Amino acid sequence: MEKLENFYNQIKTSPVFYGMNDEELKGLLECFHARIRRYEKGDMIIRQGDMISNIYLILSGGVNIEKDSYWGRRIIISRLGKNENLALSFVGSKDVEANIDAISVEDTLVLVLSYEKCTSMCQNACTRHKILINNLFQILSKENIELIQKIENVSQKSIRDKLLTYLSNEAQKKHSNSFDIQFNRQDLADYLNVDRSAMSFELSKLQKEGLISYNKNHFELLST
Amino acid sequence: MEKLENFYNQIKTSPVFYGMNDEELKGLLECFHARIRRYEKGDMIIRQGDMISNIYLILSGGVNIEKDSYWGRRIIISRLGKNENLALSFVGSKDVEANIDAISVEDTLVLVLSYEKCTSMCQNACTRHKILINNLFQILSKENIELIQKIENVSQKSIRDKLLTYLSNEAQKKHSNSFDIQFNRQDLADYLNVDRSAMSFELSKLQKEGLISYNKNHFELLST
DNA sequence: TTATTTTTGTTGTATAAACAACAGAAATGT
DNA sequence: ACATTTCTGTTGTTTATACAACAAAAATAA
Repeated sequence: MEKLENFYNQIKTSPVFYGMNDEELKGLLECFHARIRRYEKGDMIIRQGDMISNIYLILSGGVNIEKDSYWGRRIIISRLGKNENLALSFVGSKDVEANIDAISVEDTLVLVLSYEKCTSMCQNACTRHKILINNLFQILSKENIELIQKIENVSQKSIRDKLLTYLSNEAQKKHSNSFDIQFNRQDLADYLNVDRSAMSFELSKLQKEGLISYNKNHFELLST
Repeated sequence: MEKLENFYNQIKTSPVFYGMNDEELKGLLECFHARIRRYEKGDMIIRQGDMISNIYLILSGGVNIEKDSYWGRRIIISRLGKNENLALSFVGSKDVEANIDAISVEDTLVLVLSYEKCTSMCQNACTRHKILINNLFQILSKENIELIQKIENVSQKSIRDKLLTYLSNEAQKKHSNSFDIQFNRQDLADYLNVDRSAMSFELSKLQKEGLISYNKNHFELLST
C-alpha cells in the first residue's frame, strides 16, 4: 500500500491543487477521501459504461485512453502521464456514462478523490473548493484544446500528412525539433488511425527523403 | 442593434446561467459588459491566432468550428447552434491562442461576455461567479465528451462505417431513428474527412441496401 | 416565368492505403 | 548464455477512396 504522505510534494505541484497552501491541500485530501491505487500493465482503470464520480490524478506511469469501435478496431484517443487527469469530463457531466476505456500501459499509481463526497459535504462553500473548481475548469480547457489537436492530426488525408502533422505538433509541445514520443509503432498507428506496416513504410520514406530522422522512439525534424 | 432585454428569457435558459435567479443574472450581465453581436453568413467570429477572453453564447443561428490544414484542406470540427458556447476552452486556457476558426453559417446572434472584466472585479468572490464557474465546468465537460464522440466518428476506417457511426450517434442524440442533420453534403464530408462524391455514392448504396433512407437533410435508420 | 447558381448524385480512372506474410532486430525471460 | 516473445521494417497484392468530369435536381435570382 502506497502512503499518501510520500506523495505530498508531488501532489502539491499538480494543476489540480494549484494555488493551495499546505493546509488547504491536506484538508482537501481528507475531505475527498483521497487514496492511492496501483495498476499494473494492462489493467483497466475505467471501462466504457462506468459512472465516474472520482477525480483520478496520475502520480506515475502511463495510461491509454481508448475506444473499441463497434467493429472491433482499437482507437487510441490519447496517452496520459504524470500529473494528468483521467476522465475528468465524466465527473463534470453527471449521469453520463464513460464512453472510453482507460488502460494502464505500465505500472501506474493513481490518486483517487471522491468528488461527490466533498461536494455534498461542503456545498462548494469552502475556499479550497472554489480554488479547486477553478483549477478543474482550466484543466478541462487544456484537455479540450488537445482533443482538437488530435482531431487535426487524424483528419489529414494521407499517412504522410498525419505523421508530419503529429510530429510537428509534438516538436512544438516539446519546444525542440529533437524529441521522444510516447507511443510505440502500433500505438502510434492506432492513434493516427492507420495501418502499422504502411506507417512504418512511410516513416522510412520520410527518413530517406531527409525530412526526418529517427531511432526507436526518438525523432528529429530536419530543416530542409 | 439588438436589445439585451429582449433576450432575457432565452438567456435564462442557457446552461451558462443555470441555477441563477433574475437578480443574479442581471447583475452578472452588467458586470460582464454583456452585449449582443450579429453575424451574417460567412462572417468570421473567431480566427486562428486570436486571444480569447470573452464568453460567446449563441442566441440564434449556426456556427461552424473549422480548421484549415497546412495543405489547405478544410476540416469541420463541429457545428454549434442555439444555447451553445464558442471557444470556451480558450477562455479557460489563458495565454493560449485559438487554434480554430469560428464561422457563421447563417445569420447568427451571439451574446458576448467579457470574462476578464468580471474576474478582475469581483475576484471570484460573489455567489453568481461561483455558480457560473461551476456551470462552465459542466459545459466544458459536455464539449469534451462530444469531441471524443467526433473522434470516434472520424476514426472509423471506411466511409460506410463513418456514416453509420455518425448517423447512429445522431439518432441517439435526437432520441429517434428519424431525424434531421445539420450539415449539407459537402459539410458532412468535411466533418467526416471524406470525399463528398464518394460519400454521396456510399449514402445511396446504404439506401439501396435498405439500411437507411433519406431525403435532403432528413435521415431515417431502418431496422433490419 | 426563365435564367443562373448551388447542391447532389453518378461514373471511370488513378492512387494510396489496408492487408497478409515474413524476416530481422530488440527486448524479455529463464 | 540461450530461447522466446515482442516489436519493427519490407514487400506484393487487393481494395477502397480520392479525384475529375459531368448530369440532374434544387434553390435562388432576375
